[in-house]
Amino acid sequence: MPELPEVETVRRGLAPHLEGQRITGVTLNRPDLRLPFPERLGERITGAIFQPLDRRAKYLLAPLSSGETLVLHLGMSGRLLVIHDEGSDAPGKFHHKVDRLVQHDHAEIALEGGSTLIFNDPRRFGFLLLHPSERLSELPAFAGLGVEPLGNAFSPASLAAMLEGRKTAIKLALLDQRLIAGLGNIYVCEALFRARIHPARAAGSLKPKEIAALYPAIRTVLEEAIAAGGSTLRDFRHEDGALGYFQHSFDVYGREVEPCKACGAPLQRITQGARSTFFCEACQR
DNA sequence: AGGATACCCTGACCGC
DNA sequence: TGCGGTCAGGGTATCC
Repeated sequence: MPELPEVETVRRGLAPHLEGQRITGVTLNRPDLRLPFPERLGERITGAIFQPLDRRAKYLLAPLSSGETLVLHLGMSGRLLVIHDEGSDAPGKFHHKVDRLVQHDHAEIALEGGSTLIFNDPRRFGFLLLHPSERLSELPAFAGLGVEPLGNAFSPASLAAMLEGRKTAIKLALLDQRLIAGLGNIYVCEALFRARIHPARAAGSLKPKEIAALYPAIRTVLEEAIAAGGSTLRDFRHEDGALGYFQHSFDVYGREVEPCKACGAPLQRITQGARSTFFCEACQR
């Protein structure tokens, strides 16, 4: 499931294939994903050139020379891939329309060089927006979005400030996009394990020492995942949908009952905010 | 206001 | 083998 590190990996992987490329056409295979596709999307982006890609939290931003920005969210199952159609001048060569599964290919953006960017999303929790680049903060999805956990504004002091006085569980506070933008269930579990903090603790009860441990845990968990993702980037032309997903091993996530790698005790699973939390009862206090 | 819950959706998985 | 039930979860809406 794409969280911030996966989206960042997608951004880095897509960049060389999109930046500087002109859009020649758009095909939508259904009217909506989680949200309706933008009005007159094809008309508005055809002819525009992709500028350097950006990311905000789990949103991938693709500014266009037209002055508008494509905003993509991958939801739970969204994938972006670039297919290169060898075309009629290369008979018998790889041709994506016959070589790959096209089910759930909801949006296709054709590029001048013969490539096509495809948004595939079986569960359709993702969405695609188009908005003037200078006014992205107007988007409902961006209003009230918290600090970037890998940005300069995120510090032990700002973490302490956002947790102070909060009675909600630390796990839920870290998932709150209004506080920190981009953390998801997996990396919150992992960060709390590294910091040895029990996920059910009241956010405001964390002591300075614990905040001092949690802050680098959040950053390093994300940075290591991005590094792991980067190492999996391959040539999109012969990659079928692997973009945005990569093999990454977790210390606690999805490992209920397995022994804790630190102490050997069986890991626990509890439910918080209708979502699974994995942790070690012995190590996390 | 802020916390809790329901909902969207399909594929994977499990038990029978 | 097939079938029904359950679960996964980010963001949003709605409730209390």
